[in-house]
Formats: sequence, C-alpha cells, structure tokens
Amino acid sequence: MAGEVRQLDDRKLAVLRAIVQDYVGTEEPVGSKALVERHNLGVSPATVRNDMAALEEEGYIHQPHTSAGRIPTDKGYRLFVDKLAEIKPMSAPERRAIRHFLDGAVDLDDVVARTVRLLAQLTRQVAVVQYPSLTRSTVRHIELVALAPAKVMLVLITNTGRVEQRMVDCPGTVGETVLADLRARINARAAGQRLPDVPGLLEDLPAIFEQVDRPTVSTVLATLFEALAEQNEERIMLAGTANLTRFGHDFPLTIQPVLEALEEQVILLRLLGETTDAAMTVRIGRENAYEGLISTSVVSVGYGSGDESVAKLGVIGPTRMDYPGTMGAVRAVARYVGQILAES
Amino acid sequence: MAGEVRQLDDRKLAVLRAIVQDYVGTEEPVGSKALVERHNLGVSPATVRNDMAALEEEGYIHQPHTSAGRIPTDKGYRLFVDKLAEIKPMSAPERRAIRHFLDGAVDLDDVVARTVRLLAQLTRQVAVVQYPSLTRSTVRHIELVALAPAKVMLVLITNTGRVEQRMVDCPGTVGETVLADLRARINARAAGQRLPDVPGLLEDLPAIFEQVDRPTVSTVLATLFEALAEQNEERIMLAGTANLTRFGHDFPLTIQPVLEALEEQVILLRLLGETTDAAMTVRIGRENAYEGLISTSVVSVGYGSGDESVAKLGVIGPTRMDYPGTMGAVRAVARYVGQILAES
DNA sequence: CTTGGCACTCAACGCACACGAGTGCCAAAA
DNA sequence: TTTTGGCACTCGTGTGCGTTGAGTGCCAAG
Repeated sequence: MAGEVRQLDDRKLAVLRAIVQDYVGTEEPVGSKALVERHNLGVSPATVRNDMAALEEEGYIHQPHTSAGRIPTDKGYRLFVDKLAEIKPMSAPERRAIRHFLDGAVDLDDVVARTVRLLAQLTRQVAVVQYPSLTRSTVRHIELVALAPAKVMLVLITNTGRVEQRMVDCPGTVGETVLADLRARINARAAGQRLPDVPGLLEDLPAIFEQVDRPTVSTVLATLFEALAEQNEERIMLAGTANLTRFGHDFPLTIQPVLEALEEQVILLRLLGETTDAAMTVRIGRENAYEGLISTSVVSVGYGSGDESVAKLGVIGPTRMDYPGTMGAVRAVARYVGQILAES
Repeated sequence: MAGEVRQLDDRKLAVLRAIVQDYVGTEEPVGSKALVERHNLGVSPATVRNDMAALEEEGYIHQPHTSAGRIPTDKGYRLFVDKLAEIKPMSAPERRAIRHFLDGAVDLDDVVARTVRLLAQLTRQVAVVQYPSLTRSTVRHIELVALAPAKVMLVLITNTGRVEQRMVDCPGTVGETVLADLRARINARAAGQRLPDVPGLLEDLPAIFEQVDRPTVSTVLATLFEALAEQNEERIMLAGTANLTRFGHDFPLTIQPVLEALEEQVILLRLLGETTDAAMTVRIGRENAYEGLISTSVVSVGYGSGDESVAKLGVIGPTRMDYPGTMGAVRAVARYVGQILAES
C-alpha cells in the first residue's frame, strides 16, 4: 500500500480529494474543467487530466463511459477517508442541539430512541443504534417474584438500565422464605459483578439449601444463567429509512436490497459487530460482507457509559456520502450518549 | 349511495369487478377489448365501452389520458371492497403454515415479531402489529424492588405478558418492611383487575400507612398510576418495508412519504386506532387522514386473547392491491394470534 | 513537467414519424 | 331500448436520426 501511495504526489492527492468532494456534492461525474474552476488548484485542466489518468490507472477513480467525468471508486473513497479527510467537528450550535435533544430522555428505551432519530436527522441517512449489550454490563439487581405456587418471575437489571425478565416454572411449590433467602444470597454475590462472571459466583448455591429446595434453586439459577448467556437477543433500533429515497437515480434496484438488509437484525448486528471497539470504523462499498450493501458505506463506532464501550451505533448511507461530516456526527453522538448513560 | 348503486345494473358491476381484478394483476390501465377476452362476459367490447363510460361518469373509474384504458378510482375500489369482493379464505396449507410459524414463539415480543413478519410475507406488503395494549388488560402482578436507599423499581406485569418498568425516586429512605407491606397491599387489591380500574382501588392506600411513610407511598403510587395511564406508549412493530419497492413506477415520489409515515409511531397508532374494534377496516387512498398515505390502502383488524380485542394489526399497501387476498390473510393471522395469546 | 490545441467519443436531447391500443360516436340490428 | 359492428380520431410510446456539448486522450510546444 505504501508503495502505491508513494507514486501519487501531493497534487494528485489533492485532485482526488477535490473529485470526491465535488462528486459527493453534485452526484454527477466530475470533469477536469469543472474541477479547476471550483477548487483553486493552480494548474490547467490538461494537467488535471493527466493526473486523473494516473489516478484511474491506479484504480482510485473511473469513468462510467468514455466522454464523461470521473467518479471515485471504493478504493478512492478508502484513500480519501484514510489520508485525505479530517473528521469534521460539530459546530457549537449542533453540539448544543445534540445535548439538548438527548437530555430529555427518561429511560434506556428513550435514550436509544432519541439517539437513533437524532443520528438519522444529523446525517440525513439511515441510523442504527445497538442497545447496550448484556455481556459488558454489570448486575445492578436481580429480583425474584412468586406469581403462583410453582411460578416465579425473574427480573435482571443491569447498570445500563436494561431490564430482562423471564418466567420460571419450578418443579414444586416454592416457599416464600426460601425465595427471599435465595434472592438475598444471589444479590449479595452478584450485585456489581459483570454478567459473564455471575454464573461462576453462584454455581455452588444449591448446595447451601435444604435437599427439598435444591431442584427449585437449580431451576431458577439455570434460567438466570440462560438469560445472562443470551447475548443473541441484542436489540437494535433503526431510523431514517426515508432517507433512502435520496439514494440515487437507479432506484428500486439499489434501495430494495438495503431495505431487506435493514429488516434483518442479524445482518445489522454483524455489521456493527465488525466495528473495532473504540475506533471509528468505515466500511466502504464492497468492503461490506453483505451483498445487498455493496453500494453503501457503513460508519460505526462503539459507545459506552464510561471509558469502556458497551454497544455500537452507526450510519448507513450511499458510498457517495459526506464522510467527514458523517463521521463527525457519529462521533459526537456516540460521545454524548456515553455521557448520558454514565450519568444515569 | 343507494341511489347511485341502483343505477348500476349487474353487468356494469361485473365490468367494474373485472377492471379491478385485471388492473391489480397487470398494473396497467385496462381496455375494453382485453376485458372481454380475459373474462367471459357474454358481450362485445362496444357494450363494455358503454358501461365503462357510465362507470366513469359515476366516478368509479377514470382514464389517465384519452387513448388509454381505465383505472379504478378510490371510489371504485371502495365499491369493489364493499359489494363486489369476498374475503378470500386461506388455503389449508397456508393455515397450517401460519399456525406452525406462530407456535414457535417464546414470549410476547416474539409473538409480535413473528406475527408481523408472517403478515408481511403473506401479503407481500408492509405489515404493522400493535402490542397488546395496557388499557384492556388486567394486572397479573406488581413488584417493588429497592435498588438504593431512596430508589425503588416498579414492575408491572399484565395478563398479556407485557412488562412495564419504572424507576421511582422517593422523597426519603424507604424501609424494607414498609415496601413489603405496600407490595402486599397493592397486589391484594389490584391483582386481576383491569388496569384503568386500579387507581380507584388504591387511592386510599397512603392513609393506611404511618405519617412518615406517606410521601413515599404516594410517590410510588403516582408513578404506578402514570404507568397505567400512559396509553401513549403503545408500541408498534413493523415489517416488510422492502415490499415498498414493488409499489409503482413513479418511485421516490410515492415511497418517500410512506417511509416517513412508517417512522412515526404516532401516525401508525392513529391509523390503527381508526379501526372499528371487531370488524375489519379497509381505508382506501384518500380515506386515510394522513397526507403521505393517499396512494395507499390500509387493511386492519383488532385481535385479542379471547372474545375481546386488545390490540390491532394490519397491512399497508398500494391502493392497487389484492383486497380479497389481503383481507383473508389479515383476518387469518389476527385469529391465530388471538389463539396464541389466549393459550399463554 | 506543464500547457494549449485539436480531433474524437458518446450520452443526452430534440424532433419527426409511424404504430397501435383504446376511445367515442353512430347507425343498424336485435 | 339495448347491443353491436364499423369507423374516424386521439395520443402515448417507440424508433430512427442528426445535433449538441461536455469531456477525454494525445501531441507538440513552452
């Protein structure tokens, strides 16, 4: 990679940057003349043409047909994102708006809902927010409630405010005192612990109870462990699908697979899952594993209620998107959500 | 209305029915010649033309331009749905598939999720399912959990399996015994009662407690009443948005407002809210209050875990849709969901 | 290495024209 | 009175064709 980049002098890079910027703005192939007019590169169109030829040779741009301007390729966008663009910080009013909008949230659901709408609005694209996952969070409280003689409800509350509940059908009648005892012991050991660690801390509990109660205790614990382990049930919230209509000219073809992808939580989760934890990840066009998204880019980043990332959020848009602006918005929103979560 | 219909003899109605059926099938304006060929009306094209002229006069059909075939108007579809079409029952294999697909559900969320996907797939349109609402259901259990000295979590569980939780910030420290007492009294009075009736049954509770605890009790109850009253927070689940791509030829224009509408839960709720409880409701084109949906039809019906409807579900598609088939699917799915809910 | 000039390419546009599906109307038949 | 065949008419769609112009590649001069 370094080898290739070395061959491109500064002006060629500037030309590529200009092409990306113009194309993102106009959505039309950009020619040499228009380029020198709009950006003041101090050279003639002919020179730019030579540079363009070189850039095309290297695979950073290409022309749809002979007598047309150039369009960046995925590789071109990649270089742009990696070397040529700076994340655009949000303006002060924008930051204030974000803050204000998120501050009104009343519970975790509301935080996520507001976040995803905000992100969609800021970027004018499709926004995706993953609920804070169970695996990284810690136990705040575990509650057991007898609903019927042999029916117990188990409620798990995490430090991120997430609540998970399960019904437990017990093998026999459950005494209230036993239940209270179990509840107390579970919380004494598990409170404040990270979810994956909890099973290890509780596995010897049945032995403490009377012989007759052990099946019940075991059943309850089994259900709890199941709830803890079930990372699959990671939920996701979407917004801004209406922005897909601004996708391009060749409509149904591009938009349909995207809509299909958006309906599959599994795909979205995998998409976000590819984000390296802390850093912002940008997947451009064919870099996306899923076929339906080859003409889209995904900008995603982790967010968390402290120094540590507990979930991810991001944006899906056409490869021809305003990368600096989008990345700025994604980063800013992720930060503020983190703060909100830390406060609550 | 009776007056207008009287003017249309049986054959004219048959022509209208044929036009609707053909247009739904082909998506193209249908002419007199094609009509007599495909349906065996025992008359000549010329006769059909006369009937068409009459139908157009009455506003049931119209032609996009002079030398084109006819298209049903909203009014035409309305007549078709009201008088000319029968709800098409599901075939035995279809019914089996529905049953099988819904039977795998493990909890309420899963039931709703499966239902909405199923409905989208069956009708090949956008499906909407409202979560069983709080107002019609009864209290199964109310739980209070002390999370911190002055922080209590309130959990409300309904007979439909829905769980609603709220954090309560109490004015002072809450004693465990007081909390247990309160919990017991609340459940003794509220369990099994319909949600709207609960506040009336509990309002004198603070008076029973010691002076010092009354603020706490009042605060908890206030939060509970709030949760009970908050019908607004009725949730909705969507599926099948990808089916919008099969909407029509004039793409972005039609689809964008629809996507926007689908993102607004409020709009969807109002849409479903217009459904008269038991009966299936069909809103065609401009009959829909919301502007963005004037080129769509909404087929909706209530469903419930017994004889009574607790929530609604439906389908949104182009006015040019297969009404008998769609209505059949909606009705069948609603029935089976009702059964599932009743069982659990 | 840069630049102006120049010939070339090719999508987009406009236009004229023919085609044909579909209509409305009318007079004759039922 | 209703139905039907005939007929002239409308008008959107498709096709072929020349024009336009943005944009290119190449080359020779600066």
